[in-house]
Amino acid sequence: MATQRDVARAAGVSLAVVSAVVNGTSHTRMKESTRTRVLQAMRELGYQPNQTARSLRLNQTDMIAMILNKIDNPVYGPLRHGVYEAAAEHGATVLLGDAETMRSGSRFLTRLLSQGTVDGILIRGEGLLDDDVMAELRSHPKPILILEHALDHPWIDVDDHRAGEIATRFLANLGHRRIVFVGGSGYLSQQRYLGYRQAMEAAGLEPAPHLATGFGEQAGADGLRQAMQAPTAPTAIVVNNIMSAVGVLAAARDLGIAIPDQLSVVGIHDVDLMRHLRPAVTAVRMPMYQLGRAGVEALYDLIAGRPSAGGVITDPEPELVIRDSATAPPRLRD
Amino acid sequence: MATQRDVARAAGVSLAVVSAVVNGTSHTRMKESTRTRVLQAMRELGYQPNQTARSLRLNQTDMIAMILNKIDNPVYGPLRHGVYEAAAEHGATVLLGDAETMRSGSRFLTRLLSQGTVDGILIRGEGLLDDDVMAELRSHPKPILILEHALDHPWIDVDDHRAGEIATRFLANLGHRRIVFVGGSGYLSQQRYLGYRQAMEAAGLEPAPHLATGFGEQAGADGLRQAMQAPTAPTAIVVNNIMSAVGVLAAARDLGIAIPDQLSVVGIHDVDLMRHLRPAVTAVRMPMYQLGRAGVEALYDLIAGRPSAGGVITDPEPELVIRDSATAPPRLRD
DNA sequence: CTATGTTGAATTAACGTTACGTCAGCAAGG
DNA sequence: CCTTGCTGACGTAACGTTAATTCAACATAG
Repeated sequence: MATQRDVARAAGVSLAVVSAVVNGTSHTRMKESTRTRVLQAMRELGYQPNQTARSLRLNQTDMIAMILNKIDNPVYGPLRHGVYEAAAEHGATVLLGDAETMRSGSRFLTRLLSQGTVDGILIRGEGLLDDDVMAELRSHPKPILILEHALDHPWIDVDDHRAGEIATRFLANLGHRRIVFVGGSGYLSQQRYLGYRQAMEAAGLEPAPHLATGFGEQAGADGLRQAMQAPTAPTAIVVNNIMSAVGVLAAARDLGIAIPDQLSVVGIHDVDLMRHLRPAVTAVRMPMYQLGRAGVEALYDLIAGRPSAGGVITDPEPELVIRDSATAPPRLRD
Repeated sequence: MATQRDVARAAGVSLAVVSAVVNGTSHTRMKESTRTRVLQAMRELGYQPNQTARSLRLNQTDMIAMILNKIDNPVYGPLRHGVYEAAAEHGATVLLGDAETMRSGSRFLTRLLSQGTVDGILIRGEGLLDDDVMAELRSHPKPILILEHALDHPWIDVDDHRAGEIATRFLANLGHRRIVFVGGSGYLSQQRYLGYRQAMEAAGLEPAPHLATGFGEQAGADGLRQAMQAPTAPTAIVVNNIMSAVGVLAAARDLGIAIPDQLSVVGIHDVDLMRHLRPAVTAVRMPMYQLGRAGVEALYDLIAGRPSAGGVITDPEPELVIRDSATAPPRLRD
């Protein structure tokens, strides 16, 4: 590959001029004709700047890392989109990693920790990283931003509390009185559960205990089965994790429970898949795309040493997307 | 951050010795006591090697890029896994990009093209990259491996033809005579359709034309509706793309068609979601994890200048996962 | 006619690493 | 006693880029 030195030789100028042409530097001036000659030589030689040399010289790689706890979760699609887009606007590329593969001593982690690989790190799923890994990350000289509630780090997140509240209030307004909260574990679902409690109390209803069965399809199925074993079965469910809604639908079918006629379901988070399930699932859409964008902006604030605007994203708010899985409870429809 | 120079000073040795300790080089020898002293100094100073400088010196970044056409497609989960794992075994990290964001002039593409960013590139979804982008990629000095059938590039792929055949033969063996192939577009679905044709002809059945409605949930729904408009409705469907199966199930429900009683469905590719749909979807599992691993191995063959073992992966073969969406046709069950 | 500025460049010192070449000191062999 | 070989290191030139510094040539002002 051609280097700046080759271009300089071909154009009959010095290295400095080529560098100035490449970067549009104002410090080193030149005649327009010289610039043209250099550009011409660059084209002829097929010159491509060497990013590595640039990074070494500038101590900046124009690359940020994003670590997700469960990279396959479709709710992260828009998040990834927002991050990639905002990163591109900062002239940066994204190195994506899965928390599951980030065990201590893993290649990905070593790579992040060795200085000079990335300019900053975004993490979603801090709780899933073990303490060793977090300790190593903390010692990293480059800024780290957590994409969820965090205690001792700059963070930014969507409003999980409000999402739980919105889903629950919707069901309460439909006339449901026995509403349960199903699935989840960890800080995020705790926040959503608190939102659920708040809405229940505001409606003068008795909150049920958190049926924390975990994440994913199976968690939804397990949660529904548990809920149905109660002395008085619920007429509505708030599902902590949207993929758990798939499991709730499956378990309901297996148990002969008709949705929404016998049981209403509202999921937290929304993905395209929900439109295509039968019944289509009513869900609370979270501004994940905006979280991605805002996360990158906040990270670049940290990189630049500016004060970073973290906290809960309240604009836009979580938004209820009404489909077919929730309706008024049976007794009100008789 | 501490550099090798700092470590050398602290340990009272030269730069060369520190480098030798870091890399375990045999060229520069040293006493064990010296080695220990250097390691000690490294620990005390918190030395982390600078990957950028290393890359510049060695002209090798230990980073490979993977470009996927539809990064959100869950069938790519195991592929990604295989790639990340095999890459880690080669001491490399993966830079993941979406073909959709790879328009000409995009940041990600520029980054790949500027020399020195990655040691090689894996691409799945070549057809989705426009000609400009492919031309630019072709001019890249580092090797490129296509993870699907390709004409003028080294490639490796799973056996799509065989998958179409397996799905179709299974339905024919159940006794179905009117089987249609739904969804898809492009080379991959063409291969699967040819497998379908072969199985139909082997069973003495008349192949139906390819109902190419595209990818994803909606494509499945559209395909089913089209198929049902035929003078004699099919009793079974082979769905080109597994996510289209979701759409087929939804459209069937909307049209009042019972699955599997009135219509059997088999999808190509398999994802965990299929277990959790009702009915659970019978599908042909493709060795995507192995494709990922084999792809990385083949890419590293190219990087090392060795002849690369490309072509169709026949071990393991596509495997039928029987669930609840396919059964014998109605007339055979009467 | 000299001092001062401006234009348009060239030279060069880093950035942190790796690997080639060199070399002092010492032991053993002839 | 000289030669050879081995051990244990050191010095240094790159890798390709950027930016600070320097500088020649010429124009303009006093």
